[in-house]
Amino acid sequence: MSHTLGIRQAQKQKTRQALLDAALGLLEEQSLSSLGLREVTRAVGVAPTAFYRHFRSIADLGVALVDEALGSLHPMVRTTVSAAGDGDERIARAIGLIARHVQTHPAHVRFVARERHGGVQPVREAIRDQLARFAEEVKAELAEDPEAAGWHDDDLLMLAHLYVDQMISTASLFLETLEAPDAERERVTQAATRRLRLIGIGRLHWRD
Amino acid sequence: MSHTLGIRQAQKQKTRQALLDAALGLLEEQSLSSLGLREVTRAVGVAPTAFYRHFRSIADLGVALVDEALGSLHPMVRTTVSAAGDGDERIARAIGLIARHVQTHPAHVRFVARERHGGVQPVREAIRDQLARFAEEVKAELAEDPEAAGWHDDDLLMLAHLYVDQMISTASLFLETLEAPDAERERVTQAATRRLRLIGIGRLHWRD
DNA sequence: TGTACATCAGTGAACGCGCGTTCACTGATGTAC
DNA sequence: TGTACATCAGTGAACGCGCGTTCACTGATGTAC
Repeated sequence: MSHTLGIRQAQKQKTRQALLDAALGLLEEQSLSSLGLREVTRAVGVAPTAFYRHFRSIADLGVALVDEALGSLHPMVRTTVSAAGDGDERIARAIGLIARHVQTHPAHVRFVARERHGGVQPVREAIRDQLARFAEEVKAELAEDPEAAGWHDDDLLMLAHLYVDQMISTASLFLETLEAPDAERERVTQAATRRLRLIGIGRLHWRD
Repeated sequence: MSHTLGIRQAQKQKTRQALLDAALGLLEEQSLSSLGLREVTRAVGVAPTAFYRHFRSIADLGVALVDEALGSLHPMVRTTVSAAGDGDERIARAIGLIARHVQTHPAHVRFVARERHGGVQPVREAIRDQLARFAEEVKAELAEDPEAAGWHDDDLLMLAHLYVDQMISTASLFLETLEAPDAERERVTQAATRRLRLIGIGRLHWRD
């Protein structure tokens, strides 16, 4: 038995989403800690006071943006990391995923990269928690791998964090090539591939 | 023949430095893009208009902070990377250097981590340029190493960037342990050591 | 189905406040003779 | 060394403006009967 939202609830959701979208747009050229509530409502076309029907503060909206940006990414990461294939295939697939995600969601990627170390504590914490979840998930996938035999849990988690860091670093590099010619993107792809390859080699020879 | 600064010049320098110091302090809890000119002058105890005698804008002050934070670090990095010793000794020395630098200059480190992807373009560019210089310097040191025989220039630069990224990532982790018990710092040291060790192993077996 | 009342998303006026920037200024420091 | 003028770091008043937040409100939607 499916439940349709009432007209009122549906309209409220729509306004809330419009606020999130507008904020994300405005954040391409500034940080969350300088984003104004009136700026956001003006961009949406509602009264400033309407903001409070949806969020307590800009920081609160920021935390919602973190969920939007990273929350839905977990299944994608899991399947990408766990998929079969030899090392180079998996590397190419992971980098392809990142490149595509940056193309389709540049503002979300920029937001996370910017606010990860930004000036708004609750948002930093929300991002840190999400990234820790990614690392745990990557670790779980790595543990499935026969190559993981004999690895300590600590070392697997260290490796998982290293991979997560690389993903973000790579996404950030792709971001800078958004308006550049294809050749630039190709260079980033090459550099990221070699980084992951080197880490993979380190992994193969770890403790032997 | 040494040249003493005139009284006027000396006082001007002092005020300029006070503005930089005050800004750095205020930036512990916010981003550059929300830092106010009046906020900075108030913290120093000068009139708002005095600001313009030293900087065109807050962005301009930010670029000066980048130079202060990273400019003097080049010699330290060079000597640390080039110093003798086996792999583990060099890793321990590099991580010790980072830990000490974070302890003595936490605000500078936070500033760079925060504004590297922050909302102020000229500052982002200044940081990117400094980090590229570090990568070039690390690459030059790596090239001296006998292990570098047979490496392509591209691959050396990739490796250098990987090391620079690791330094920043490690510094950022140490930053979060500033008010934590020693055990936390020890955990970060361990994790960073293992990361560098894994990269070192990857380097040893690169293309063989 | 129709009616009477409750809910609540969004409004619009008002507030006090701090902002960045301008301008003419002051008075200590620097310089030319 | 002393004097007369130039420089210029820092001042303080003034400006127009946008900010976050409060409040009582409106009117469409929801609900009970």
